[in-house]
Amino acid sequence: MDTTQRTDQQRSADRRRRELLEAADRVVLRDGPQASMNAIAAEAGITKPILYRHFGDKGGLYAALAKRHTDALLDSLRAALDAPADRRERVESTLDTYLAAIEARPQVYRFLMHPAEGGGGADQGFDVGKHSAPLLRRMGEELAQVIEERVDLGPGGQQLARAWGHGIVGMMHAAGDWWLGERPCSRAELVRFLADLLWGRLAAAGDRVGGPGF
Amino acid sequence: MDTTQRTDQQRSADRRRRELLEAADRVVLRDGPQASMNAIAAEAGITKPILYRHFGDKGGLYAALAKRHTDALLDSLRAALDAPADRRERVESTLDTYLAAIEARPQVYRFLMHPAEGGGGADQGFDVGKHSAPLLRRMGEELAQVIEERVDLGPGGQQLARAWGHGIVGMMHAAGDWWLGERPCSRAELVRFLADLLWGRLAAAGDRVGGPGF
DNA sequence: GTGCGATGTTACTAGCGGTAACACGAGTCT
DNA sequence: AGACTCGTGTTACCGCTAGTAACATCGCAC
Repeated sequence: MDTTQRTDQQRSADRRRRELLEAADRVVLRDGPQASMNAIAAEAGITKPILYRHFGDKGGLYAALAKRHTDALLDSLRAALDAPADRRERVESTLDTYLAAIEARPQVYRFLMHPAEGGGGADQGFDVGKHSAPLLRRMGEELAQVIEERVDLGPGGQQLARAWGHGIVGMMHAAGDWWLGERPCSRAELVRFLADLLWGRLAAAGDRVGGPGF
Repeated sequence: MDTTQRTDQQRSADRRRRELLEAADRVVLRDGPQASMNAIAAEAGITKPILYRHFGDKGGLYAALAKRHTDALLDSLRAALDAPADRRERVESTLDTYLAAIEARPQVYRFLMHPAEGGGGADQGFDVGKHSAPLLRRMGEELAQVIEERVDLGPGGQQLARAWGHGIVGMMHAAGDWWLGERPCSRAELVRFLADLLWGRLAAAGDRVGGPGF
């Protein structure tokens, strides 16, 4: 039958694709985002043109690679976000989940956040701006949806939820990036700091008196 | 005299350097971060090796270029941050200053945030992670300092201020990036949304009832 | 005039992303 | 059986990049 034939081929191609992605994963995790297509092909035991037949170009490969990790991270975040607990608990647990993820696999994190697409040759027309950090965007949209579903924001709440979604994700990301680089405190402390910020402690704190010069 | 001689030379070299930076600026703003050294040299009316004598490598040129814009942006932010007004007003004016800046010159913004260093050839040893988005880091540290100086955070306030500095900057950045791409609302609205978020409106809002399915 | 240092050039290397052209093995049709 | 197609794989190449070496040239002190 024609269908079974096509299915067989497709299955085989999918398996191959997964193998290639795993090889690419190993190389990217070892060499960083500037891993070359040659190196990836060598790691997979094949040569370049096969990679190009499967993924089109380097951007396609990287997008597929990023999608895997992004999906995995988003799954764990969703679990924390949807837990049956009160809001503060959910916020803290989501922050902690994210920080634990980037702490456990900083290389993956670096790859997702700094794809460093600018290759060498023909990808001149690549629009860096539009493609930048899709993980952040996806997390922002996801969070926005959860906020809109579960928090009563009154009229105009949809735009507000989206702004907050992206804003909170950015806060988490930047603070996490700084924390991962300097490790100035424990993970739990940072979680508390950020949750406190979101809980309005900045507005509630008093002005400092006797400060330097003002 | 030896000193005057050296000073003359140095002055001339500095002037040349500035001219080169301005040419690089034009090209980067036109072609995006993946502008080639050849194109920059051509725009400056010279050839590549001179660029390399002045800036070492592409990273050096880009760092010098980024420093200029970063310094300029930080100056305007400092002005908003240090204004003699109450805290909410200062926060809003700082957010607005930042958003106005990225709105006015999105190309500059793209360049600063997505340097896309991965060139082609020999910069394999480049550590992307360490060099990533220095503007965000500098803004974060700057804001942390202001927070620590002007807000009474009690014991352990220094770490808290730094976490908040980086977190707030990240919030501003991610929300601004999203806003710049989609323009879902006016600048003033976004400023109010984010300030509301920092003012604890997330904690104060009620749970939504009768939402979809939960 | 003569050396010397800065400024500039041309011509090159090595490596990148990406592609065209060719080679082989398995299944299908006649 | 033998020709035909099709997916998989290769080698060899293109145009481009960042970066460098070697050579030319100008201005200036001595």
